[in-house]
Amino acid sequence: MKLSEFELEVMTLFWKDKSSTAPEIHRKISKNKKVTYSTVKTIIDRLEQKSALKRVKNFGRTIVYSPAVKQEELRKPLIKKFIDKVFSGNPRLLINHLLEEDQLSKEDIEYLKTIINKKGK
Amino acid sequence: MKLSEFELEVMTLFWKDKSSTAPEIHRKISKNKKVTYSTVKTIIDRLEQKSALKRVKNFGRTIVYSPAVKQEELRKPLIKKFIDKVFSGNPRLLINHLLEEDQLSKEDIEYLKTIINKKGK
DNA sequence: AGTCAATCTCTACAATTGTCGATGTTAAAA
DNA sequence: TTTTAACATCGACAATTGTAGAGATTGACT
Repeated sequence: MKLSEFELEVMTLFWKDKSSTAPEIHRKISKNKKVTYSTVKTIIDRLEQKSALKRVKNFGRTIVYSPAVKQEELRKPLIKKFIDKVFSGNPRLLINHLLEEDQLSKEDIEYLKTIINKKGK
Repeated sequence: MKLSEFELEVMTLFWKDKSSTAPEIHRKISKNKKVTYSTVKTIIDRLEQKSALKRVKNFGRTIVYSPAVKQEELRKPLIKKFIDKVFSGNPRLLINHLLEEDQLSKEDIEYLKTIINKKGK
């Protein structure tokens, strides 16, 4: 399954909330950028067509959708593709970048230390 | 600067080799997937238009191109966008994924241990 | 010098993507 | 029960993207 940028953004919201409605998603997205309800609904329609979302019930005439695919399902290939494209296929470069470019907070680094040590033995 | 999937793939090859020609890039890409020379050249033309590549000289009538932007310039925003879209903005999840899903080799993990410890203190 | 194979240039086109308006429909408010 | 505000449906459109063929040009070989 191939999702566009915007489609993925919308799916992320659905994954977070388990299920939601078009108006609700529109409200959330509107906080960051200005798009009309129509635009958001179109994306949701396309996600339904791609079988990434399914209708689960209605509140009145408002449709409630849920993810029909798991976030994890899509992640793995996306990570690989990302590393291939942006880091020439070398995950080490990604890690380096995360550590060097202050993308990680102190807590993230502590966390990383913990799991890396558990992992290593 | 916004590059498409394919454009980024081509740029990656140019970054790796510092400079190259359309036929050469075509040969390399052909190893993985079947695309015509025309297609590859079109992508290169578009990269030139976007000022991501520049012509540096000619071998006979074959044009030699070089990157006009640095890979690092494009990475940072891409990483952020990637984490936002695929990991709901939480870099920890990415790290987790890298460690859990066997995306990293033993050596990668050793390497990571080294730098993480240097980093922490 | 003439031919040819490689390369460039130009043009095209379908699919995807982001974007939205117009129009239908109905739950809920008056 | 009539009105109306929310939602849904449908269709549209321009920009981007992946894809490639046609035709021009030229370096290299005979």
